[in-house]
Amino acid sequence: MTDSFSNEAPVTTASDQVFVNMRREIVEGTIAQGSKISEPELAKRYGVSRATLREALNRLESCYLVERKANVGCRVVALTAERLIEVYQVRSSLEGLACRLAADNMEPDEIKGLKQLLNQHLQTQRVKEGESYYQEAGDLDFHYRIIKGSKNAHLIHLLCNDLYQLIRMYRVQMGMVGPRVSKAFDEHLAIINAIENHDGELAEMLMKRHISASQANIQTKFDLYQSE
Amino acid sequence: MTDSFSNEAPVTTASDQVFVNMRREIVEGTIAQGSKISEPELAKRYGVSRATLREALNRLESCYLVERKANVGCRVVALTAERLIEVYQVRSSLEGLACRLAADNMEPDEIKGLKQLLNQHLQTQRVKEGESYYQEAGDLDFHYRIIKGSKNAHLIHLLCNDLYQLIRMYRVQMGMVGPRVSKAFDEHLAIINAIENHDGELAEMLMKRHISASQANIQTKFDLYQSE
DNA sequence: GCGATACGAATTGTCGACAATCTAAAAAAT
DNA sequence: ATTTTTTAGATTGTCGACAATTCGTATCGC
Repeated sequence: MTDSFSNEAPVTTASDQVFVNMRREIVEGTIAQGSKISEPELAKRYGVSRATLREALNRLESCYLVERKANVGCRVVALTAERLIEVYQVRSSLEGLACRLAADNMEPDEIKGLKQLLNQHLQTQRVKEGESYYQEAGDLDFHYRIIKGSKNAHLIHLLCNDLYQLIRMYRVQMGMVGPRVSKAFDEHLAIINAIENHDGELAEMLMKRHISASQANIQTKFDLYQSE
Repeated sequence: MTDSFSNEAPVTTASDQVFVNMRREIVEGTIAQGSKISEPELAKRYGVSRATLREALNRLESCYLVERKANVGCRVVALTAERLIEVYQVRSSLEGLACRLAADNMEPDEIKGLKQLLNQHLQTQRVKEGESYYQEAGDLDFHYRIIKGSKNAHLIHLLCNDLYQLIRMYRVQMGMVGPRVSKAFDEHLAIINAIENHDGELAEMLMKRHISASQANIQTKFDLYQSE
């Protein structure tokens, strides 16, 4: 999947490229969750020096994809049920806030664009039932636009740059593809309406509920995999 | 001020020391807000190589104390009124969540310790009216304990390791010393009672209100300095 | 046989130097 | 005089090598 929803500055430096590549591989599971990261090995694999790789590792740590211990090393984050709950508690709170702020701060044309996205989303869903690609990207885009609509730079950074990669990692590796689409569509619609009416309180509540439903959905898959 | 409220792993490596030192200097204003950071200069000043210093800079960026642009460099974060609002919106949301969780998850002895802290806080306040040191540290300790009481590791990290340094930076550099003590005391007491009664909803609301009051207080000072 | 200790290989932390990029002052052109 | 181009300086990004620490293994003692 191409990072069409890019928020970050264009990739220029070598450590940037390594960072973006490793991030994708971790999120998609190419680099296994919980696995230890060998600096010399990965440096060779990406064709850069260890200094460059370490720079990338630092950035990955900032967005919670790897954990580091002094004099011991790095490991990829482990996807546990406990952490899923913790992360979603935080996400629910922050994205609820973002949605409330968006109800006050989103421009009319931004709201209009959001509605168009949802329509487009609906049609795509009708045409290609099984196709999960667009669904995932579309859902992400929806959330991203609302978050940015909050106009709170700190909040945007926290959610889009840091937290969302970890959330994607759970969704991708739990195989969250294509389910819950019709239901999610209705929920998205209700949220847009609340934003359009500048009803921040309702928008926040709906978003929190929407995210809770998403969490419950992932949790189900999780328990499934766990009991195997 | 000694970091008695330490959450982080003990300082072992050289870049750790530089990180902790720079963090203190930035928070206290020894390194001016908004100022550009020269890597060669600071490396010499701390007696370490640039690689070590850059490691520390990365960590400082993670807790929002410096901002970095590729091929340009680092500058210390600038304390603007807009950012204050943004940060406090996030803080209010997250610490409200923490307080709600704490109402469910804090152990009886933790609650007991919190009450003792508050009593101690009250006495210290009576004895030394002008003394701001204990007040600041005490308030911090109060909030830290509740956050940890949430038992949500991700939330704890987000607040204690990342966000709080920036919040302290505003408080210290805006000269938030010793005001609002008696009022804050009552608010703290009400929060503890709600937690003790396991009333998460009320605890969250009270904490959010408490933080809003704190924000308004800082904002006042800010507008004062701004209009000079 | 079991535990503690000592050793060695491997990994991480740190350093100094070189290459790529940006910034700002000086020179050239209109 | 103003704008553009050039150029020199400084700063950041990257590299390979060395030092310090950790971890697994083997040896020693009981």
